[in-house]
Amino acid sequence: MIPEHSLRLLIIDDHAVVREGLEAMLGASSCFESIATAASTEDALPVCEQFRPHVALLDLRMPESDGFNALEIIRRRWPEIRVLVLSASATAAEVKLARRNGAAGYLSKSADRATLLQAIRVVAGGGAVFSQDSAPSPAACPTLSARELEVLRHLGRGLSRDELGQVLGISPETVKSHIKAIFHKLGAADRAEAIARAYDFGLLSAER
Amino acid sequence: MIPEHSLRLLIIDDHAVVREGLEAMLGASSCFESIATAASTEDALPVCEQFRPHVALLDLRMPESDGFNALEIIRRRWPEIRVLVLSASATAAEVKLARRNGAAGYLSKSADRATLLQAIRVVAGGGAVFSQDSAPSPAACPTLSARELEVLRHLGRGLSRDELGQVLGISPETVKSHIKAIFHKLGAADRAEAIARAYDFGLLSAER
DNA sequence: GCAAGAATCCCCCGCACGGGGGATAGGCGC
DNA sequence: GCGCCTATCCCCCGTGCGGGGGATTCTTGC
Repeated sequence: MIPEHSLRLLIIDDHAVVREGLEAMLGASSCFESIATAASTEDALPVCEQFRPHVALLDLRMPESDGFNALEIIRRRWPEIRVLVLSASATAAEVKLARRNGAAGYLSKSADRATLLQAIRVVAGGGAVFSQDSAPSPAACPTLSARELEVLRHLGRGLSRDELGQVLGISPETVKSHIKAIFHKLGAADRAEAIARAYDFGLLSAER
Repeated sequence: MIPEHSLRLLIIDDHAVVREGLEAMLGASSCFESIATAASTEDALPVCEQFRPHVALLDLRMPESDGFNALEIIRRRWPEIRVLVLSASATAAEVKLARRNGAAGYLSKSADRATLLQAIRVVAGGGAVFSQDSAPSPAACPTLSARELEVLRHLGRGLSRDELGQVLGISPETVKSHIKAIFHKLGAADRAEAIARAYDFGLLSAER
């Protein structure tokens, strides 16, 4: 295990407030060898290459480059970097998806300083931390499969069944099946209601 | 004008990371007499009463209590408190709405430390700061008529043209015309995309 | 007073949509 | 091995959807 005071940490977040804030919080803790920051996925890649962080704090909600995209790229190029996702919300669906995509942990920004430090220590040590605050979703949020979420996102872009089938490389009939399942799980009558409920449940988010 | 070093500041944000981060950033600047924090609207009210901040930094995107709600309550109960809205996104629609509801300023979290400090100084001095980063919405948020917004909301509930006509007491054909106009203004191909874009533009909001 | 926009209503038309009924194959738990 | 879930694919069928044309009133701004 890496000694705590020699940890290299990378903070990836497009909000300067969050970046500087995290830096101030964590830097004062004298736990790290050094801390680097990046405002986007593109900025983060060269930093990963040169700085070789042990742990990367990644904000999922970034404009331009999707956070999940960044997660995938980092996981593939530098499998040794432990990615701790730090997101505004922590719905069951997002936590599950992050976990599947190889994140070492998932923390809500609601987490306090102690929790955050503890989580970084755990993931640096090879462990996993997946907390999900059930606060924002008291009336259980339905769980969509990864495929269904994917279909849902494309529905929000106005794709037809045929277009969706081509994009995903599956038959339009299969797309139809997925959409049917989505309607059933979300209790929606049509695509429009499905999208609306997805936003309400936090399955889709405005800032991305 | 209030001397800079005797400013009392209240930070209202449900994310501990942001709260502590802002506190660390701003506290280190030795510009303030004192800084208080609150994690929700409910928490903020008694603090406003006793602490009497000159400036309140308010996060619009909070679960449970809507940020706009907090803004309205604070403005009514303590009109002397200058509210500086600090939000994840700064779409034209949101900035406009915040301004109308009596905010003294609106900043994106993407703003750096210097901008933030400057903004606090300005609003504390009685000025207004309304920046909207055109990054997330380069093509200004389209303006829907009241009727169109109403139709849009009902679309999100899965209503058909006929049902919508009955609810609004107009002909299904008229509903169709409104929907057509909505698609055109939002650049949407179908209802699903219209709903998604409406959420992205902040015309509809998840936490309401 | 006139142009502009909003809100209301009407026509035709093609097709994508969504509901109903299925089937088959793979993975995971126990 | 058996059940459960997921992902994949297929059929039929009615109709609501959205694109393309219009039209009329009324307010609002200059």
